[in-house]
Amino acid sequence: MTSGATEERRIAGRGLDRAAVLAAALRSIDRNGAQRLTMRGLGQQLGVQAMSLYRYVSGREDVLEGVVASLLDGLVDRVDPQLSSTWQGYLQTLAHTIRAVAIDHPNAFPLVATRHPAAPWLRPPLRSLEVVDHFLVTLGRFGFNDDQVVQVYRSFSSFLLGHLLLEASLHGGETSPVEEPIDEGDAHFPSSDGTLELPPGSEVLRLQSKLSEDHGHEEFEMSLETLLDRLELGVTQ
Amino acid sequence: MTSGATEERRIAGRGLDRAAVLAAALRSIDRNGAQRLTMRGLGQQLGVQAMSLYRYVSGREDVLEGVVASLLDGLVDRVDPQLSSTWQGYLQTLAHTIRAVAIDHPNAFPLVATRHPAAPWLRPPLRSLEVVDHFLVTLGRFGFNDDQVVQVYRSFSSFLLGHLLLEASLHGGETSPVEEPIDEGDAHFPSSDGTLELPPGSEVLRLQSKLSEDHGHEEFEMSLETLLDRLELGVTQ
DNA sequence: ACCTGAACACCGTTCAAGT
DNA sequence: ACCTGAACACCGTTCAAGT
Repeated sequence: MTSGATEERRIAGRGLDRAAVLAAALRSIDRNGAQRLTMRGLGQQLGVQAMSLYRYVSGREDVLEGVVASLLDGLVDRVDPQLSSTWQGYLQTLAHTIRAVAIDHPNAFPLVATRHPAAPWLRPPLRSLEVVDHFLVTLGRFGFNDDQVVQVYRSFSSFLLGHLLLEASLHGGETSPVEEPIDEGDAHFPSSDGTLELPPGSEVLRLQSKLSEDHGHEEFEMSLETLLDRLELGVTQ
Repeated sequence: MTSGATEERRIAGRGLDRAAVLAAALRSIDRNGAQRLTMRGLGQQLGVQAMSLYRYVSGREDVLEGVVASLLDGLVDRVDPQLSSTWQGYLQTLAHTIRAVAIDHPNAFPLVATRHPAAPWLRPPLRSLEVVDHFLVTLGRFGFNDDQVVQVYRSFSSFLLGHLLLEASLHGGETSPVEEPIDEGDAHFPSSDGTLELPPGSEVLRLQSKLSEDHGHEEFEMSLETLLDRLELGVTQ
């Protein structure tokens, strides 16, 4: 071990920087959800007092925004270049890449999906200038004109948002505190084990098991195919 | 004024009850967003101390869940019975009824869309036993079999979630505090007036005005038509 | 340069006490 | 029955002070 290396480590202190703070925040959100992320807890997780974090982030809001950015960062480098030789293939690999984020971070994805977009042209879940620009440029190269590019961008983002947020909210939710609403006649009745008690004879009760099946993957693939088919018609007609 | 009426008013006290608390909470969320809803502020709005609210709600979480329920409450009575004579018409009027909720309460709709569903068969934004049951029963009456009903339910909810949350997040957002992230080279650059500064030459910059147009209504109508067409094919084939 | 102690102005929630 | 004062255990954030 050279004294240079030691020096380097000592200069770096605990090695704390913005990326490390955001990484720790993401881990915490993955475990407990964004609601339970506190600056004090985040500091503790990094072996430091909460106040130290303000050297790297401007506050809790900046942490959350930074986590969103870190999830989308470098996303365009993860799309499959092989598949990107057609616009259909590009949209497919891009969709799958973003879906991977939602599946890997179901508790963080709602942030990507619902935080107020910084600009109207940053439609969730494509909340990244880098991603949106790549999208627009790529479709333009495939021969879409401006109106078509924008139209595809709109349908594509709505499609992703609906499917991925739904999938994330079914997967996520972790150990949510079982809350008993105060009894008020017509409310639904969460029973003591946290599951909803269904009124006898209701259609939901009869179809309960079928409704509870998880077909996230097939649903996504089928709807993506349908979207591409529809776009294809819109382009060639 | 009879002494009976006075008595009645006095017995009712400030007329506080669960519905009044939830209504005040919704008004507050409409103005300031759910994040800024506090029990203390809610009490103040009702002329009462925060602790008094705990007589009607079990806590802040219960308030938020109650607001969601109140938004969806009685929704099935607001669908147009004329249009409900065909399943296509039913899905259309139901979709429009739910869209009205999203448009009227853009700051509250993210709650409907993203709070962890109480059960896997309560897919956001259809987070209400009443609505889902009505949906399943009605489609069954129109001749869909169990598998078809469930499939339609899945596509319909994904469609609504994607379009309405996107529309709500563009409309909502109110007076968000302008947050400056700490400078870190590769981040995007929010300029002093809160708008994002676009890199020169980027495709987003060139298409900025087209991307910023609001076509929420047409988009919704067109995608709804497309969905219905697709379902029609799935049913008759 | 990096971290912290102390402090400020808040939170949600409980509970015994008031009327 | 309905409301509250006081208290507890937290928050995010600032800033002067330490090393």
